[in-house]
Amino acid sequence: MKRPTIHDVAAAAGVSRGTVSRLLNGDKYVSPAARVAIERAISETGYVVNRAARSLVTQRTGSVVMVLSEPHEKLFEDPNYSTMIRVAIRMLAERDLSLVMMLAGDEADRERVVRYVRGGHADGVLLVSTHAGDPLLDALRSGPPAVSCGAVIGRETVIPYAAADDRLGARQMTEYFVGLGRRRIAMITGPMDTPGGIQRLEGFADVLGRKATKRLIAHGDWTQASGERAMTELLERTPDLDAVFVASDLMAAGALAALRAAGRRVPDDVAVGGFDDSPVALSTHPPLTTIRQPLAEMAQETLRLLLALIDGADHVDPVILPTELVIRASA
Amino acid sequence: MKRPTIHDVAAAAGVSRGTVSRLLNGDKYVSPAARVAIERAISETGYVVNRAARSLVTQRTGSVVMVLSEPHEKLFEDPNYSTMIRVAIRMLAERDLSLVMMLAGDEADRERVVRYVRGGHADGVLLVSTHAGDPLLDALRSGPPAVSCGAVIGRETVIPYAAADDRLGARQMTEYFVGLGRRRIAMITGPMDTPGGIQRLEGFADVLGRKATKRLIAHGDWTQASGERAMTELLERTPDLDAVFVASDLMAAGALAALRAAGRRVPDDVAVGGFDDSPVALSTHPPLTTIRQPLAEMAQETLRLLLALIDGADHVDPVILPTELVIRASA
DNA sequence: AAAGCTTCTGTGAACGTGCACAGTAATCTT
DNA sequence: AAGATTACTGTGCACGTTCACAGAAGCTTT
Repeated sequence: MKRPTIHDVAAAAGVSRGTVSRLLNGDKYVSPAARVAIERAISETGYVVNRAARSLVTQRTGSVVMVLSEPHEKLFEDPNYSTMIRVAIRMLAERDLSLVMMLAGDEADRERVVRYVRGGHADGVLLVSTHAGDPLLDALRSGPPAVSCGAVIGRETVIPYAAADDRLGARQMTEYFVGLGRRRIAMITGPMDTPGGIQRLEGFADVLGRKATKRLIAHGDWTQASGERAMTELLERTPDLDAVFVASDLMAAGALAALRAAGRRVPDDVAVGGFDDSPVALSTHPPLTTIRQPLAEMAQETLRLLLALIDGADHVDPVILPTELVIRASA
Repeated sequence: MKRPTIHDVAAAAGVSRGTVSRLLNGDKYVSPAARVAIERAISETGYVVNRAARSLVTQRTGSVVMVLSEPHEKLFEDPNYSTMIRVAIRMLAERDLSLVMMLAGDEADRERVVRYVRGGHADGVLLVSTHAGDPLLDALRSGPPAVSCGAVIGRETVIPYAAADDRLGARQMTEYFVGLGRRRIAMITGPMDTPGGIQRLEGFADVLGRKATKRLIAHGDWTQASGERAMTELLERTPDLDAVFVASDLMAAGALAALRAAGRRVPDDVAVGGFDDSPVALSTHPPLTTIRQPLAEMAQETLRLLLALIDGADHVDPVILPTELVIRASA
């Protein structure tokens, strides 16, 4: 049994294709009589427009592609993705756009994404956790509009984005430690080729100035294991530290394990602060004091930017959203 | 500047559209000379096939839709989704299929999904965490093939699926408790309208038989908060329990908090076992003894089933994969 | 009464592809 | 040598939609 076409609807309603098409596309010139006849015909026949046929003539696809740039192994360790996906689906659905997911973990993936996008298969591109200098950025320069959730600045390409104010968040946590009277405050950063890695360290340094010496800083790669490693390293290097700001909750969970292994009490001996306010912050012991990123708003703003560009805006400004200190038991 | 079409490629290679089309679609009748000429023309022009045009004639869309049936709030609390999404993207990409994401949290969403699928916009449907009796199941009966990750049995509709052997997993944990010499073993189940909720309780009862009394069983809804609540309830009801099997790690994390609040030591006073082996199992204190589900294989098998059906198989058998006991510090 | 709007409708072409079919040349079989 | 098979190529049509255009009918203005 064939699917009904616009012809069938037109025949059932006693009008022509054109009129049905006008109704479907919100054109104003449709008489009330035709309108009700067509609407009845649509529901009777169970007609659904054929997107392929529409695409062919409109040169639009009705879909947006979300590109996840994380290497495969650690994909989705981060709960940000979940929020992003959920918000994207919702906001796109309102505009009758669908969300296509692609990976860009290795070179072959990236090539596939470029082919897909340049092939005109998407009306917009949603970048997530793209690293600075990712070759994808240049490749995507021409083509449909692209935005990023989280800051991203390529070589020459600047992509509009919505992000949390990482630097502010780091300042908030560091100032909180200072206010608690902690004297030797260390930090575990993220990778220094990510905005979060760089800017959270900047905020830390903003507050501590010259006191933020190299001995107090260790680097991780966002994973729990790397947090544990970095904490062990810091304890060896600076045994008398009394606070540590960890650039992500997951790494902070690792740091807590290392502190426990070393026999330090948290927060009595060492205050620990995380970043993200991810679910894991609640299941550590003690629960983590952390910096909340407005994940949902970041996702919403990112989509707002993209939709504006799709609608033809020729320029949009990046959006930077404030973070918030969440005090729990670890500091 | 217009995108090159198959005409342009044909002209550049000095052959006809038909020959280019044959090469593109893997038809064997293409001469070596034509082959190289066309391949060069393709890379020179940067040609990418127009999927909309192809869809129009083949009646295939080149995409598979993944339907997430979780209510919005708690969407993605569960790390299963991440694995599923990642595996799906990978395996579909190999076949040049793309992954479209949709939500089916409320009635409006569900209607949208049905319209989308019945409208012929997907070659296959990937159901995730669909509840028994979901109206979506009946609506999807006709149309492209659908499979589920995790068991799902509707009223009349039976959908092929790949799932972990929940019942076996529950038996493994319960037997482990018995082997440890625990005498009063309680359980916190998941919602009783989900396969995981039902089957994990069945496995528990398989081992304990008549000893699995109502007093030893409490129900949660997979959330951490519900685990805490259920544990508190159990402690009031049966203060002398010495072990508890919790049907998910996240709920187990909640249970641990309740036990700590009640002053019980884990595992000395009460042994705790989780289910899932999710990341949270590592960040609890003590780390959780749990049941590992072969998430990646489940996802792979689910996709294998779907691809087989898309390729025309008229029947596939469900796949049930064994679970594994992972011993850590909580029991 | 003619001309000009406004509101609405139908029609033909075009979008880019795959497929059935017809056709050609070369090779193999009898 | 004639026919049959194999290997390859080109052409016309169909897929279902939107859009530009032409035109009809009713109303208002000149």
